[in-house]
Amino acid sequence: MFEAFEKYLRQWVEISDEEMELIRAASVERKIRKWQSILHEGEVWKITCFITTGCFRLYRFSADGTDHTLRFGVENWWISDQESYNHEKPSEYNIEALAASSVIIWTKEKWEELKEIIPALKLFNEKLLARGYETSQQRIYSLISNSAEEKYLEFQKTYPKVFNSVPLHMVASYLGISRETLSRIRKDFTRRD
Amino acid sequence: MFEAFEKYLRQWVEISDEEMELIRAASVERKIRKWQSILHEGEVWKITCFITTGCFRLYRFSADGTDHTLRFGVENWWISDQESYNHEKPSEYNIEALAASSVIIWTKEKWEELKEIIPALKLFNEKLLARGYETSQQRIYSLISNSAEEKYLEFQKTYPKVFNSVPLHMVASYLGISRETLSRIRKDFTRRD
DNA sequence: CAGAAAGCGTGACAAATGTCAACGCCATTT
DNA sequence: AAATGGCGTTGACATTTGTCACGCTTTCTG
Repeated sequence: MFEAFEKYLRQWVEISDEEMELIRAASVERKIRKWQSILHEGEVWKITCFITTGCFRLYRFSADGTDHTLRFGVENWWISDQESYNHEKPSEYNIEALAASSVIIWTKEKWEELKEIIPALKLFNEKLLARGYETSQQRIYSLISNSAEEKYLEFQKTYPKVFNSVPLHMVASYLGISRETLSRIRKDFTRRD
Repeated sequence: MFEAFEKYLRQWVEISDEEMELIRAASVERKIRKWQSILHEGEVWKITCFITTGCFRLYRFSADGTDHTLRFGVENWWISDQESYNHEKPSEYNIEALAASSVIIWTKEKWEELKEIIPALKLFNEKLLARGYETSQQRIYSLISNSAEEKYLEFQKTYPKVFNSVPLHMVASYLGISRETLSRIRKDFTRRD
């Protein structure tokens, strides 16, 4: 399981075998059952978590009790609540597994230490954050400029893997539209093929 | 003008006088006229830019020719296209001054060099990016979960300074609603006071 | 295996929001 | 002072999207 992570990480930065061994030694592998939550609203997110298999979502409840999906995570992605992690404050979000999953985990303490010891890992972390920021920008642009149908098509095209592995009503909550609207858009679209 | 920046930066990290002098020596102060563009679609964003006075917006045209405001920048904020800066690729955005403004500018080359020389500046830059990411998350949540009226109220409350210094139709394009809808929401709201 | 729950689709209707056109106000220009 | 153009407002109407209700199918779960 760690091998997949090694391969992933080395696509981003150069890491020596010794360094990789340090990273491995500090990690813990864990299986997560379907529907299991790994972050509950009110808790502080104190780990760094890499998904080797399976699927997660980060979501939040609004005042009226409906839930809104901020982000999905699938194979070879990371899942976290950065705000809670950075400021060590209670999270307003929840993270749950949408399928039986495997993750690699580092405690915040160890991960921060590894970043100090291994410059390449720090660099990687910076690249990851930068990419996350860019992705957010693109999503914001999509949300303010696209119709429901356009958002649907773009999501399907940009994240086909995610699209095919999560329930439709969660995609709807990710796009900020109702599940019925999404269902109808999809019908129109498949009929046109 | 640089004094204001000094004060701002020292609220975030500790910088010695010598270090600050290095930062100052590498900087250029510039006045920007109202409506002047400092980034045009297709150009690469190669500077780091701090706003001392005035107001800017980052926007983009969609296929139908309408423009969408990604972000505003006012006093003591930064304005940039991170994606273009990071990857040195042609920007899809424009940045224009909404009022006569003053900025402090560093070339990418010098800014990157300063970050290497001054650890505190690198740390500051990381904090800034982290905060930007968190802000994006919150905006995404707002966009997928709030009605037009809620988005309006939240924006007004969170960024009163911005709200009061930019044209209404740009606020509308920032919130992803039409200017007419924004105008009506505002009317309803002021009548209730 | 049976019952329950979740997921998805769909019709009818309601509500929110967008579009188009016209108008007035105000700042700036001529 | 008149003309202009940008900005915001407003009415009428169209379109999009949401809500509610229901039913069918699949997937859990005891």
